[in-house]
Amino acid sequence: MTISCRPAVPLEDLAHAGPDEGTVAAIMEAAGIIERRLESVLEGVGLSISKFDAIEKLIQAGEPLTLGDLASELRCVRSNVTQLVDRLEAEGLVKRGACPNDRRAVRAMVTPVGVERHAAGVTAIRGVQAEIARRLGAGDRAALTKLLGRVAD
Amino acid sequence: MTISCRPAVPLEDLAHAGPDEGTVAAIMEAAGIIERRLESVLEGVGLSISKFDAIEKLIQAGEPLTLGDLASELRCVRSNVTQLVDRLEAEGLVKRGACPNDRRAVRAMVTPVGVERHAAGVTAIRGVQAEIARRLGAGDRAALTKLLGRVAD
DNA sequence: AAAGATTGACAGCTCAATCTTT
DNA sequence: AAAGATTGAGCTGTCAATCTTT
Repeated sequence: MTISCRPAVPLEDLAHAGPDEGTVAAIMEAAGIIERRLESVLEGVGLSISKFDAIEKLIQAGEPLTLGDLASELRCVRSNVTQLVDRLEAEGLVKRGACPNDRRAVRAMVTPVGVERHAAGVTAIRGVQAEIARRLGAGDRAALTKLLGRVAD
Repeated sequence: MTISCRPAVPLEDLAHAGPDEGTVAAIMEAAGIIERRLESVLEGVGLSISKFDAIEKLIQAGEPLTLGDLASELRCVRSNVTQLVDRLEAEGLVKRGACPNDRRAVRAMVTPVGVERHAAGVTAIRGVQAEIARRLGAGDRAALTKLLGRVAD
């Protein structure tokens, strides 16, 4: 699991486009549609994508994570995690605790409520994934994934 | 032209994945890579994606646009455009003016500097598009676009 | 009242500066 | 000094008032 990717928007303007534009536009548009869908279903469960991702990483780790380690997992900056955990803690989904080894560090731990919320999020997300999978056939699904792999670094 | 789509992140966690996850993850990841690339080249020209998009819409319109109309074009909320135009105006890329028909409205107009900056942005973006196009063949480019179309609503 | 824009408050991200502990 | 986290300021977005003009 794990989602991530910010919103998205139009880019329907393929007017006077060379042969290239269409592909980039199509990728961004598809990603935007999926992300809005994910935001929508997660909202129904009381989570944002960012919050889900953070809890997901903590659960995957199986133990409390240092805020710095969590930032690494989320591929974002430490100060971002500080604020994200502020909001998660205010909502009772995560709890800050001291780090036994290093007194500079702070560890984030998922609460039982957080675990529950996460489970609901997983169900919601699987629904979206299944919906996308249904729209593509099983074969096209594989073909699409393969093609997209060539875009990556 | 016109870009748009927010950042993106990992989602490499396809562990214990059903057959579905991979596709959604691949789409989001590809979009993330492209967006970071676009942000990077636009930064080299003194623009953000949001700023480029706004100027792009104004230039496409061929005449000053009401902030409300610009919001519609950008598919965002009016208050967002108010602030975006604040920053664009502070940078001298856009200028606010009165609307002749309706004294409630404010029209945004691109300045000569804004036009220049936009042109540099277009060149930068075409470079990214060409790079992506090169990585895919001409045939795969078409195939990918077609497959992505099935994800859309 | 309803449509223009703006403002204020907040989520989510970044970077630069700071503060504590190593 | 360097690694932990936090804070402050700015960008980009949203929503809920507010204020002016229609």
